[in-house]
Amino acid sequence: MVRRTKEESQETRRSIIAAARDVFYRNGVTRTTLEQIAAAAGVTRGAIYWHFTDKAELFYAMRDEVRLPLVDCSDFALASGCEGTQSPLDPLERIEHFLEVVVGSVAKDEATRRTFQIVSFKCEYVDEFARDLETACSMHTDLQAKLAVLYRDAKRRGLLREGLTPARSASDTIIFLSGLIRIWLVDESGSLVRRNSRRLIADHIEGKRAIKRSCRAVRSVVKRAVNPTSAK
Amino acid sequence: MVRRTKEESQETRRSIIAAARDVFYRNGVTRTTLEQIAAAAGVTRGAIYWHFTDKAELFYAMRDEVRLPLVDCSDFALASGCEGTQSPLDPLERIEHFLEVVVGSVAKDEATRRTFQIVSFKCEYVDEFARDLETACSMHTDLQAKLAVLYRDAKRRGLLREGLTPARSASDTIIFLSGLIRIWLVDESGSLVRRNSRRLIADHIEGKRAIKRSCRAVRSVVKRAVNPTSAK
DNA sequence: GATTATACAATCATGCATGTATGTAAAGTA
DNA sequence: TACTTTACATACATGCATGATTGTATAATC
Repeated sequence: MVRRTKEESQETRRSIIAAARDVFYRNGVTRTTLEQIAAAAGVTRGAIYWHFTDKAELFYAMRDEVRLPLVDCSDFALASGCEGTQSPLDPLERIEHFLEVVVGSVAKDEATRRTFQIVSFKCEYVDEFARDLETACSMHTDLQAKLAVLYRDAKRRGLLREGLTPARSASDTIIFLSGLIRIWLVDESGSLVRRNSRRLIADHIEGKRAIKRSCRAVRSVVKRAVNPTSAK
Repeated sequence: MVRRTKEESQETRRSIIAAARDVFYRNGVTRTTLEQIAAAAGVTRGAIYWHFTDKAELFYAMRDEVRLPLVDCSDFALASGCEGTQSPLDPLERIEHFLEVVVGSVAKDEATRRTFQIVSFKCEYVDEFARDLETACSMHTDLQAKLAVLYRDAKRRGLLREGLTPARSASDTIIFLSGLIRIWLVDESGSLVRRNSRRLIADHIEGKRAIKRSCRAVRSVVKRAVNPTSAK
């Protein structure tokens, strides 16, 4: 019952990670013992120490298992348009799509959701983990820059509402995403945001858009009543 | 060096709480030992066990020392207008003022800021602490209801932008506040939001407002070119 | 002024998580 | 077939946080 083949060994490794995610979620990262993870995975602590040097490395492996694919797919969503659609999206629609992709991945995949709940509410960012807060902050800065590019493009096209700057709009979207995911995760009942996340995202983007329907209606009135040039 | 007067005893208690806040921030709640807190407060563990039954009670005392005053003052800001001002604020201005009060209290008071950083990034919500997430969620629901009342009032007065519902606007503001504080806390450099929090708050509220300047300009054109009724 | 309750300090016993060291059976290799 | 390496399991030593107990000097009370 020892010396599995390499494939079986990798399966053991994955089962350890899955067990770690479960126990981390229930007991918190600090309070979980490797013994508990081993028991949940059906192995002994020796197996864990074989695959990972310590609990921190196991934690990072568990987190990156869902984070790396997510940043890839969200970056893709931000850079390109909607995958299945041939019609190119305008910058604001791209941001909206990006937000939906991120929230959707948390909503659909349980491992992703659990991992987010762990890193949000079941983890203490001290000592070596304190660096993670800094990297999270620099990731925010990076994302802010990428969003600002899109908002700047939107402004050039006249899509951005008057009075908004691309930089502040990008910060606001980061704030929105951060808050949305946080409330989404904490609100198990779903009454606050889970059921309306699409509408909330749409509202957020709509609030950035220059021309509202009410204005559009007014404009059409202007167009018809006055002349085409005054409407522009 | 023992048996201080009651006042001195209360001062010892406060110094223990202050020391706990420092050490909780540095080491995280789980990893801090009562010995460390005692050393930081200049007492022994016996003193801590005298004032608090265990670490959990000390933690709650530390948290409530800043949270209870904050919810009081934010509730007041939400219910009434600006304190020093006699001019009544409209519903959206009240919400804006409320957001500024909350963010301002975190920005100004170091104890408040540290406490928020602890409960956000240096605490694991498991076991008995798991209830705190539920209470935080119900506090969100309460706040959402209060904000919805104000947004509903705004809608009655025609201040709310077309296409927005009071309920979703309230959820959006909670999302905004949650995200703003989170980013504010994590971004020590302040480049992302700390320097622009007032503008970001103003933008958030402005995005809820029915009449933009651009629309107003169009409306004035309509008023002058067509007739007063078509502008309404 | 004697007694009692208070506000801690100091010591001790227990349990438990960690890391490491060793054992071992199967798979790979020659 | 001999041996080596892999992939774990088992056992052990260490440290350390907790909680309880005991000690004690002072304030409060009478």
